[in-house]
Amino acid sequence: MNDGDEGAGQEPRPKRADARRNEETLLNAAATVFLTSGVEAPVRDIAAEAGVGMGTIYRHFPTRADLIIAVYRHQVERLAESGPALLETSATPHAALGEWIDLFVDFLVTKHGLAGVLQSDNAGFETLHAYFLDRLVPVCTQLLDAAAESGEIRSDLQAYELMRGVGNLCIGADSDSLYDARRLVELLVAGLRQPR
Amino acid sequence: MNDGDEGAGQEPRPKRADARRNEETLLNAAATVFLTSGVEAPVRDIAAEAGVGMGTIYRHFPTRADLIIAVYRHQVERLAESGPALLETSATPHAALGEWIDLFVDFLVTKHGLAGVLQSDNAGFETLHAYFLDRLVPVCTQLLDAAAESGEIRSDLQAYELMRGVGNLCIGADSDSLYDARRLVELLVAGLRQPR
DNA sequence: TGGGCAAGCGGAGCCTCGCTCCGGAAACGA
DNA sequence: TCGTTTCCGGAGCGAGGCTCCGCTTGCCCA
Repeated sequence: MNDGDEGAGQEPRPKRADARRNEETLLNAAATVFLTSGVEAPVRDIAAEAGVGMGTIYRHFPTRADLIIAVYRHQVERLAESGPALLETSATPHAALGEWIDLFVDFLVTKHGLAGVLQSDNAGFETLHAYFLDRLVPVCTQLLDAAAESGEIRSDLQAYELMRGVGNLCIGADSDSLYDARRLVELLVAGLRQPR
Repeated sequence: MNDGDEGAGQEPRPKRADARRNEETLLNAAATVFLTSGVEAPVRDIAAEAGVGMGTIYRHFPTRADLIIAVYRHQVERLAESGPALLETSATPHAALGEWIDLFVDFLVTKHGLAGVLQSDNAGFETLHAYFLDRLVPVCTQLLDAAAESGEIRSDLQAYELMRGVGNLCIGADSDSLYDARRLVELLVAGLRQPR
């Protein structure tokens, strides 16, 4: 509720034009740099790519987490919205859960290093962690509950744990390499099935 | 074979007394610091704890990976040896696999941050990665093969992938928190069962 | 249109951390 | 005791995160 994107309470101030322009520029630059150098790229690089000073980055996005959130917000929102939709269109709730998790894995795997940073216990990423949790755990809970109710899976696992497990499995899975995170996640989800 | 611990080929030189003493001191200091600050603790801290200069650390252990390996070598060896033993004493190969993986998880979870560093793609940790792989993957393969032969589990998963998955699941699981890596690993192993 | 001023900008600079390098100290053999 | 060789310590460099403050610029009002 209150996803105040630009109007929190009473309009504080209209924000200057150059500031808005810079924010836009920064978002694009960050997206570019994240793509090539990963989400842990040096702040200086992002500033350089955007052609602004570092102060500007820190003013708009006090922590790296804020920047990452801003860059990927759209995709996360779409992921969150797809949960209920899948529940409608899929054959069974368990299938819906599986497909949704697939989308989640796709998202993480294509964002170089995001999974790692998400689980990192380094200070400064709690915001990021919290955002993902706030946005996605409820969706996952809904899918999980539906599947549990239909008796397809065991019901003793929290959505938080499942998502964190999936996130962990995606660490270091950059579409190359001998490590296929999707396989492992499949196994994990398979392990959820009721052992009837 | 040739686990040359101190005699590689022809004895090169007897090594000075103070050097040996320092190595011992460093190992203890590192163990202590790893325990309190995790395996990514600043090198300076370890040097301080040991009461030596940083040069001394780097001379004995050129990379952090070397130091970590030295500190945990004993435990890893014991883990490796326990594989065949479990195969003897356990009810079924799949049970043996499960128990061995439990030991692996215990090891990772009690070493603050080790799992994270193991999967990290930062340069400098390949040695560590390689050591764990060399030492443990064959053991895991043996257990996996035995379980596959007995028809208990699917046979399309490499030991490497399994271990990496387990390692990933252990990231950030520091015995506290709402995240119980053991549970997730159990699920993963359960997912391995033949879906007959 | 022009003047005043807060919002905004940029990057020098400080801090931490990894790692190197070399002058000096200490051990060992004769 | 002395020479040689090994070993030690920490100053110092580069990289990266983050801050701070003097300068610039958009905006509003007369």
